Amino acid sequence: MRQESKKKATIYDLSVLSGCSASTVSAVLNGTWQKRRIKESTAELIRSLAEKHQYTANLQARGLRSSRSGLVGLLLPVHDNRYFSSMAQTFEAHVRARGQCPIVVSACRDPQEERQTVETLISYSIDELFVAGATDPDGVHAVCEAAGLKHINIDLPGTKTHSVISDNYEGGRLLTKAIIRHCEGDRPLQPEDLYLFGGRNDHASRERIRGFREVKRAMLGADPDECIQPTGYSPAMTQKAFETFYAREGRLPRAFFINSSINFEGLLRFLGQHPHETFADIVVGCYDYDPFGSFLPFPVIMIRQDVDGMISKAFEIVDQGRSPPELHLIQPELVPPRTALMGPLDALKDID
Amino acid sequence: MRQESKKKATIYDLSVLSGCSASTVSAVLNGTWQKRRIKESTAELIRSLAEKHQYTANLQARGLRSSRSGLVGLLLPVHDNRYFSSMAQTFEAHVRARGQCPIVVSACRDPQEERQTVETLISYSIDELFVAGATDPDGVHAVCEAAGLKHINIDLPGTKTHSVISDNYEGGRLLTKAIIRHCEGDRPLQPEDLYLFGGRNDHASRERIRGFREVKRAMLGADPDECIQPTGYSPAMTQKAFETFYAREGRLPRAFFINSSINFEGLLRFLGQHPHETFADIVVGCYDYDPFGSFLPFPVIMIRQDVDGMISKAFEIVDQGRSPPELHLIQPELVPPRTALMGPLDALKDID
DNA sequence: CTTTTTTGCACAATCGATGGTGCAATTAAT
DNA sequence: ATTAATTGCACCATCGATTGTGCAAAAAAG
Repeated sequence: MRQESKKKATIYDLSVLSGCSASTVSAVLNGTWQKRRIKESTAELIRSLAEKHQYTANLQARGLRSSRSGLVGLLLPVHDNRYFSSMAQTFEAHVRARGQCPIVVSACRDPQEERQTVETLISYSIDELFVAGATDPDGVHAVCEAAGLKHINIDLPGTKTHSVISDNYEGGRLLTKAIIRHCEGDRPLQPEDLYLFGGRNDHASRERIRGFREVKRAMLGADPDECIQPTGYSPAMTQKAFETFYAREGRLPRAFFINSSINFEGLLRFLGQHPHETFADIVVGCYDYDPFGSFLPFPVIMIRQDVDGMISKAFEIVDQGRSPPELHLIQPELVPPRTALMGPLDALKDID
Repeated sequence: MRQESKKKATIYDLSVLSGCSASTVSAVLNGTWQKRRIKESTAELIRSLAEKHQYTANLQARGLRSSRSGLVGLLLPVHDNRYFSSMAQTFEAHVRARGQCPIVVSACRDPQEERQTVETLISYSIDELFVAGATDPDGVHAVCEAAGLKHINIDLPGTKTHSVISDNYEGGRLLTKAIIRHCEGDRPLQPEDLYLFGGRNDHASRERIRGFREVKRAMLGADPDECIQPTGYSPAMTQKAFETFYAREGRLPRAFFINSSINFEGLLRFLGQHPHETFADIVVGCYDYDPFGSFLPFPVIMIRQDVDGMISKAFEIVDQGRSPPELHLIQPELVPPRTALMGPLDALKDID
């Protein structure tokens, strides 16, 4: 009777079964049947057959014909990080809510990989692309542009299309102020007591550093260059920077600003190699939020970027269609030490 | 001259430009040209034209024709978590190495969502599916089976196809022993001093609990039921369990085993509501590894599951083709407190 | 009972690639 | 110089949907 469920049913199968033409079946099943003046009873018949035979449309075929796929892409630098993984989580929810299929890929902060990955996505005719934290957003833009693909930058801005990013300058100021204030109980903080580690020469790092230096100069009176240590985005390099400092000074700086949770992991590696006393009284600010990071044995002030705000804004802009590129700043949030915030997972129901 | 890069070049465009037939172009560009005895010079010509016009194959068309897509799916419960996001990271690297395109989606631990998501992936003719931590692996299996899709379970086993999972029983024993040993310096641990929080009625939780209870009974002499508190996989519920205990006892248990980092976040929320003293001398074991979690102000012993081992094994099995379902256990690793391990991100080069 | 309008649907081209088949031109064998 | 074998490629059906167009039957208008 039923075809062993081996091959999937197609509109042609249903066409035969129902005695209607394939185009009628197609129209009924994709919702355009009213426009095509298909009788309600015919539609009903076809729908029931589709149900019975577990018909599901072949989306590649549909995509080929209509040159749209229903896929929406998110390009991340990396998955393994709370900031980007919560972005993926939020992104998925938004895309699902629009009835499309989210597809999340990472490109390892490699410009070449970024472009190639996007090429691949384009080959699948994805409908829109969200480019998060790209190392070379304009390179990605060129690829998208050539294919007429709607896209938008998140987290790191490009110059060729809209970008929705965290207000890194304000966030940097906010965090720096909070660090300095947190130290006020102790003996006054000297300029060379406050360092910044991590980040590279990207827009986010530059802005954060700008905010950091400005606040530092204003509040501590000076802002020596050697206190800025951009180590790239790798735990290993960051660790090395701490080790170097420690080898020279025999201690860590009293307070420091860490550019991202990935760099923060470099600090952890350092800590793992040294006894507790080494960091008995440091104060750390981290431009990223990680719930576990917030409860470490020294004060950790964090910045949580408004991921949901950024993603929402990005969808808004993408939906509006083309317009001259703008930079949209989303305010981040300061998170005091020992704070466990809710996240995208809290939206999920936990069934049992 | 060049068509404004508006529409992408197709084999037909190249066919006209080269004076060859479309099938020849196709053969040259997909690598089957030798089999078709295309002249080297013809191939060369076509390749150069393809390059010049930036030809890239339309993968939907190819997929439609060949009913394969080059896509390999990973179905996760959630993204926003170090365990699963590192799995995504590792998975991507493996898939890329095979020249396919990874696509990672999450289904929120909802059986219905799981099946539907898989249906969607199938509609795109994905070639293989890795089902990680599914709430209803056998439900997913049925869907895959009906579509003839190769798939494999990871992290949580099903009964209908191969499963590669962490050895939760051994891991549970390992962790429980380590917790108890860690408490040995203090006054002897009583059975009611050691609790377990988190998890639900899934295979992983059951095995871990089994290991926990066995070791506890063996080492502490008893294993009262009330020390087992499966709270589901949500921070909120876990927090509630801690609050309840605390309201009743005025303190936390001396030591406890937390079933996953997600449940651990419930502890963080609890901690955020209470002063430091409340947890001055607790000992925590967590069945998951999170680098930040490892450095909290109380001893945290963690289990790191061998994600790379699991993914590698899974690929091996998928490649072998069908055989009667088996359960493959991968040994997890015990991580002592204050340990920052390397992760998948360390494989990335950090360019600047 | 015509003529017009509306209803309901079938036909066929198309999206871009793949792969089986067949055939002319070239080369080798006899 | 024939015949046989090989080379090199073109032709065409096909994958499963979408969509513009056309036309017969039914209903409404005159």
